[in-house]
Formats: sequence, C-alpha cells, structure tokens
Amino acid sequence: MSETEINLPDNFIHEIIRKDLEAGKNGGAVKTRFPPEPNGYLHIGHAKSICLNFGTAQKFGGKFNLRLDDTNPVKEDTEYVESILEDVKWLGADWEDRFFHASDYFDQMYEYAVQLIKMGKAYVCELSEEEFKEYRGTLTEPGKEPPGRKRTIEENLDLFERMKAGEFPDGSKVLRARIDMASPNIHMRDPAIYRIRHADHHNTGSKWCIYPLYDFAHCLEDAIEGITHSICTLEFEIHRPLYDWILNTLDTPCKPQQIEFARLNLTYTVMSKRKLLELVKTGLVNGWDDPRMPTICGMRRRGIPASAIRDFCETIGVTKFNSLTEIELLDHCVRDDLNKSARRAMAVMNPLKLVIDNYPEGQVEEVETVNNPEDPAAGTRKVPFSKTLYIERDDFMENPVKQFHRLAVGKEVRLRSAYFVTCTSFVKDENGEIVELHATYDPATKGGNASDGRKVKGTIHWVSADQSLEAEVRLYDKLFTVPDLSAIPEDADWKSYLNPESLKVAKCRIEPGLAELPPGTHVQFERIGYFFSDPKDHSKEHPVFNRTVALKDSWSKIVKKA
RNA sequence: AACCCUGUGGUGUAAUGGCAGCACAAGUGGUUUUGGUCCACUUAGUUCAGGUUCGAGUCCUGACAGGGUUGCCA
Repeated sequence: MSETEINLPDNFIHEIIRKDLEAGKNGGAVKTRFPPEPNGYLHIGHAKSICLNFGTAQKFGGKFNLRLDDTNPVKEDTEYVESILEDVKWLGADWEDRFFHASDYFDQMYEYAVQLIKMGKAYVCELSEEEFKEYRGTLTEPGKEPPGRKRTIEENLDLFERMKAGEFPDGSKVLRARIDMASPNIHMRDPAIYRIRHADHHNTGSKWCIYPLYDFAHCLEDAIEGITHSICTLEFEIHRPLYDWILNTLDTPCKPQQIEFARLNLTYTVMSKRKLLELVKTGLVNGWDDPRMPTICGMRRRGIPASAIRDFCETIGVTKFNSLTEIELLDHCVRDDLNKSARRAMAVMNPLKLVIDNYPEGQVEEVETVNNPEDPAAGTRKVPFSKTLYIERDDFMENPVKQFHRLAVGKEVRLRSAYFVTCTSFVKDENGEIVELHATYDPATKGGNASDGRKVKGTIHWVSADQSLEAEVRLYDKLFTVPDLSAIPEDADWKSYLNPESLKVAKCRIEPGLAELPPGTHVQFERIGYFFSDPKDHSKEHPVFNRTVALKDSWSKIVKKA
C-alpha cells in the first residue's frame, strides 16, 4: 500500500476495485477513462468524473484514457474538442499518449455488428420511428415482435451491408440487437444499435453513413481499450444489462465492468449542458467562460485554481445517493487554497479621501509590507504612502456602533503596515454626504507598531491618492437566486430565477504594483476577497480584476444581529 | 403506473455485525498588523415498522420518501 493510498479515503468504487484486485481479476490491472461527448463545454460535474477516473487509476497504479465519445455526427463538433483537451489537462488529469476517439473504432464496431447478425443476434428493422415505439410496448406492457425479427441471417447481412453503402435514406432502417421484446427493462427490448445518418463526421468525414448508438458503442470502446472499470453516472444504471449482454454475446478482448455513481449537483447553479448552452446562446452570460458559469473554463477565468477543484472533488466523495452539494463547500476549498498561495495587496472598493493634516505636504514614502503572512517565502514589497489617501467608505462611521473597531472622530486605527492615525474631523458636501476625512498620524508608529506599546483594535487598508491607480473590478455572485433549481415549479421558466446581481462591474483604486501583474494572477485584496487579473482583458493600462470569492465576513453577521 | 437504484446532523460524507466519526454551514470564546487565517468549544443525525442476533446505521421483510428509465441522444 503506497503512502498516498493511506491518505486518500476509499469510496465504494475503490472498494469494488480493491476486491477485484484481491480476486485477481483483470490480471491486477486498473484502467479507467473519461469519455466526454464533444457537444459542449466541460463543467464542474465533469470535473468530479475526471478526478474520480484519473484519481482511481493513480491510486491503484493504473492507466487513465481520454476518449471522445463521438458516435453522433449531427450533434458533435470540433469546436468543443479543443476546450475539452485544455480543460482536462488544466485539471491535471494526465492521459499521457492515450487520447482516443470512439470514431477510431467504427471499423471494428461494424465488424462486431456483423458478428451479431451472423449469430442471429441482430437484425435489420424497417419500422418507422412511430411504429418502432408502438412495437416496443410501454413500461407496463411488453413489446411485440417487429416484422423484421424473422428475417434470415443472409438477408440481414445484405441489408446491413446496403445500409452501410448508403442505399437507404436516414431513418428508414436500423440494426437492432435481438434480445427480448418482453423484457421489463425497455432497453433490452431489441434496442437499435446502428442508425443511418447521411452526415459528415468531425473525425471520419464522409466515410460512414451509418453510426453506432451509445449502448452498442460504449461497451465496445471500453473493451477495445482494455478498460477494467467503466465509471459512469446513475442514469446509465438501467443500461448495464445491455452493456453486459453485448460484451458477453460478443468475443471481445476484455469484459469491462460498468459502475455508476451520482452526478454532482450544486446549489445556486445549473449543470445541464442544454441549459448552459441556452445561457450562452441567449447572451444571458458572456460566453462559455463567463466566470459565473460552472464550466471549467468559466471557473478558471474566475480565478478558481485547479487544485481547489481537485480538493473539492475529493471532499464531496462518491456515492449513489442523489445529493445537492452546497456551493459554500466549493467556496471554502477555494479560500483554503488561495489563502496559502495568493499574494496580498491593497485595493479600495469605495474610496473616501483621508487627509493626514500633520503629514508633510508633497512627501511620498514607501512602506514595506508582507506579500503573504501565510507564506514568508512570498517576501515583501513597498507601497507608496502620502498625505492624502483613500480608505474604504465602510471603514468610517459618523456615529459608530459599540463594536465598531474602525475609524470615527476621536478614534485611532492602524493603517495597514503604515502608521496609527486618529480621525479629527470630516467634511460633508451640500447633500450631506461625507466626502473627506481629516486625521493626524503618529510618526512613532511607523510600520504599524506603537513604541509605547499601546494597541488599536482596528487595522484598515488604504491606498495613496496620487500614486494609486484606477482598476475595473468584476464582482461575481451566485448565478441563481434559488438554491435548488430542480425544485422550481414545473410551469416556471428557470431563467427567471437568474440572479440579476450575479455580476456587478465597478471601479476601484489599487496600489500601483497591481497593474504590473500579468493576466491570470491570483491576488487577495486584503479584507475584501480573492481576485484574479482577467486572462483576456487585464492590462497595465486597463487593469481588470475578477472577484473569485469574497473573504469570510464575520462583521456583516455582527451588523445583521444588531 | 411497471421495473431498477438510493435513504446517516441543515449540507456533503465515514462506519465493512461491536463506542455513530470527519468536513462544510451555523453558534460561542480566544489569538491576530486582514472583523481574513489559526485555535478551542457548542448545537445537531442513522426515514418508519417488524424480524434475525449477545449485539443492527450495517443483514432480512414490509411500508414510506427521493431519483432514474418509456430518443433511431449520450
């Protein structure tokens, strides 16, 4: 048992594998795969599957394949292939040289289908779609024998050959497995395994006009690749008898085992490809990589590290229970990761001018401050300090409540890494709004410590008015206003539950060094939250920061209680 | 409706017939040059009814609840 194995908790799938290994199944091999269909972008739910499949292979010293499940040319597109590769790689799942396409196996699948026909276990059926349904029966009534079921092997071979040759129009015929029209499991009632589609395929071009269906194709893909444990989501559970039937009927290189787990559901978001596509298509979000999206690329652009996603996937576990995970757990994993890794900086969201009356006019000094108190190796930096600063509007109260530890007339606070200042007065404009604060500083508190040992309760952040720069911040919040989208009324439009405040664009004042950060850099704005210089839009001339997640805020709870 | 799967604190999970534990969330207190982090503590759980057993969250039966299946999608 390796050291990593001890550290990672087992889930029920690992238990199955462990037993298989002990029983000597598969010659001690463990091989998994992630088989996305290239018809959409990957999301956090896929990340769960990727982490599970890759993590399982790693845990047992096995192999992990990446395979595009591209058996339906009319739904799939190369547009998605690139993003899938990028996202899986970014998440850290390494398929080495094992990147495959289901369509790479079309020749073999065709041969397997011919085999089935020769065994009398498959036949060509020319029922229309409507008739097909009629013959299939219902959940409560058995199906009845389709006319084509009695056809001879020779006829079936000939017909299937001609289907392949393009002699028949789309939908006029299918190849069906001959199993049991009376099975209580509808998927076993002679399922279609090949359909005619005169469509170009993104990988095989115009070579084929017949394409295998999922149930026939997937188990064969697994078998061809030598997959030992084929992990999929719960909705395929009822397909498992068919998966096994095909592998047991045909002489395949191996007999992979399908194991189902519950897909991830997260509060305040949607995971369905259809809905995500609709959000993109209708412009309700700004593309697949909109940081509000639960897509991998959206989360990446928001500033969520791959390591945090991996940690999250490890934390939620793997079961067959249909659960709804709170988004707060993801937030926790993100904060936990970024707390250790993100350098700190000061930025003022709602600037209020603070003039230090006893500070020399025109003087600018540089104060030294730590880049990350959690990581001494991150070093220190210099931040310009001067007579006129900006502080956070919320850090001053005209009539301070009892527990308020920040600025008010007569109160002393520490300006982070700089000096103690005491507020002396404030200025209001004609509307009664506070526009300026006046204070005095104590030169003996440079760096933020009093030589006489006196303490202050509050420490606030600041930027120098003249030296600070303007930046754009994009403040992201929950995509939806309700936690459980599956619980909304049937007749309601799910889009009407979108959170109108899921994105707020604002201006802020940043310490000058922040503009120099390259795009795609994590940073904590102290006392505010974790931000990420936007990979596409951030530049030195026009700094743009995405709020990844806000810092935990216990002050707001105190306020709420009072 | 028929068949299949699943039910452990508010949420996500652990227990492999033997003291129901962990994390998140919530709350209280402490530390702190971020009302962040960190530390300590508190609240709170085996869906129900039978059965097997010295002993059941775990095994059996039934009920109840939730989910899936009824595409020539995956």
